[in-house]
Amino acid sequence: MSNYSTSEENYIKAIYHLQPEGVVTTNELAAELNTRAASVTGMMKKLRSKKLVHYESYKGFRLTSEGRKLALMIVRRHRLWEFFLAEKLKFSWDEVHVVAEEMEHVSSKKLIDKLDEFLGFPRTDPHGDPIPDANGRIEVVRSICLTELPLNTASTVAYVSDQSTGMLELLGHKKIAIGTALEVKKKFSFDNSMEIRIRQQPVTTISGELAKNIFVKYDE
Amino acid sequence: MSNYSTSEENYIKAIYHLQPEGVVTTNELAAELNTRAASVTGMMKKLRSKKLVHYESYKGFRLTSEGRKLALMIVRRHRLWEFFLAEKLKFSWDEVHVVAEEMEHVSSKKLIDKLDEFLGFPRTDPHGDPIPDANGRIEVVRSICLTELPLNTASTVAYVSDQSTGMLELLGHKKIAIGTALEVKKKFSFDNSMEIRIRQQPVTTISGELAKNIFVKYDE
DNA sequence: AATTAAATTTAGGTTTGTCTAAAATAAGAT
DNA sequence: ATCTTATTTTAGACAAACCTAAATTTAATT
Ligand SMILES: [Mn+2]
Ligand SMILES: [Mn+2]
Ligand SMILES: [Mn+2]
Ligand SMILES: [Mn+2]
Repeated sequence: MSNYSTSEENYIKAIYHLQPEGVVTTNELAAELNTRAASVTGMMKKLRSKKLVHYESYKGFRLTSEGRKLALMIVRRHRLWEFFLAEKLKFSWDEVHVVAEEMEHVSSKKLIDKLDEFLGFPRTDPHGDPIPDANGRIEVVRSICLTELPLNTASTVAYVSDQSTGMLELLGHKKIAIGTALEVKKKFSFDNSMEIRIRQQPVTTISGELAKNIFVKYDE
Repeated sequence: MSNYSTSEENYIKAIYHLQPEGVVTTNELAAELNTRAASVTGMMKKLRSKKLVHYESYKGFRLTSEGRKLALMIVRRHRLWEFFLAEKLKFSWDEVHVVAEEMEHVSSKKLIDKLDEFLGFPRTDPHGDPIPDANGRIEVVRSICLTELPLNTASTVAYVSDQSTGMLELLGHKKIAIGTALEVKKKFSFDNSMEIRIRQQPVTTISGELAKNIFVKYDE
């Protein structure tokens, strides 16, 4: 039944990331994967024959439910390994992705389910992205941008959209991570900078640029 | 410098297992890898050009010191993952190999060294085979066959040469595993069966066939 | 409706790793 | 020394994934 090549899996995952349900175009996918449009067309024919995508010439493609299921399994593997690397092996935030990119293709279902159990069934990866469960169910993370958060409202950092090294460094310095509880005390419209309070600590100022990339959810 | 394909790595590891230092022939390697002699010849030319093997037509091949170093790194990865699977994810003895066969090709050096640390620098894998350290140094396991062990001599199971499922089942039933302390109480020359005592338990009988596959080292 | 530009597909190659069948070589037996 | 056989290498093909360049289709503009 199943058993797909690394390449096929990378294509399926990329389609999922661009559009879990909707239509993706050849050039979009080529850009995402750092490959050429011609290569994408070839692969789409193959994935169509394997019933993983719907595809008609010149009309783009979207995942079949089969394809989406596979994508979710790959995402699951990727994020569980990221969690393992960060939590157990003490890799830093920006290092986990590259390694997980390779590990996600080790295909043993039992391996992944046992890993999940070993890790204590984590809900999100180190970047705050939700981890699909063994059946491919994935939580919809209801998060809003820090710039939208009302003043003096208890919230928790859920997700960071820019996952570059520079971002990591800055967040580390400001002591902000996934799960950090904070509230916004003051906003300055001039430059969109804001003052925030992290737990009981004295307020700090962060730039509008930074705030734009931080997503939080309301505390229950 | 380094970065070898899965196929190249599997060839290098197979050569190492057949002959860490000595000469390996084309057909031997083809048999080991379930491939054809012609494919082996092709790969040997490639590995020669990468200075991983010494190779002259019709004369077989052996690993260069570079090749041996690579082999040891692959063996290191393989056995550390086997240990991880058995120890942390509770895989049984006979399941770990197939999965590790895939995981051994994830190439991050940092990953492996951190994994080693996380696991507490284990000396041997679940089958009793020694794990090379980060510099490729590997312990020479000084073990003798259980059939050679003198009577009433304290010893510890170090290694099992047959690693099949049937063997695992039998060993499980007899409560024998790597690290089990035992001594031989009586040998019967008629069928080479023997009575052994595991720690304080009552003696059990094992067949000559089984004893032949168990290797022990003297307790210090 | 005709022209042009952008997106996509097709055509034709390359690389890696595999295979089968044929040719070449080495080594043992007469 | 020649024959025979087993081993190894070469030759030629194939599949998977990729590439570039050319052709085609779609969509937007005059
Ligand atoms: Mn990947
Ligand atoms: Mn992630
Ligand atoms: Mn392998
Ligand atoms: Mn082993």
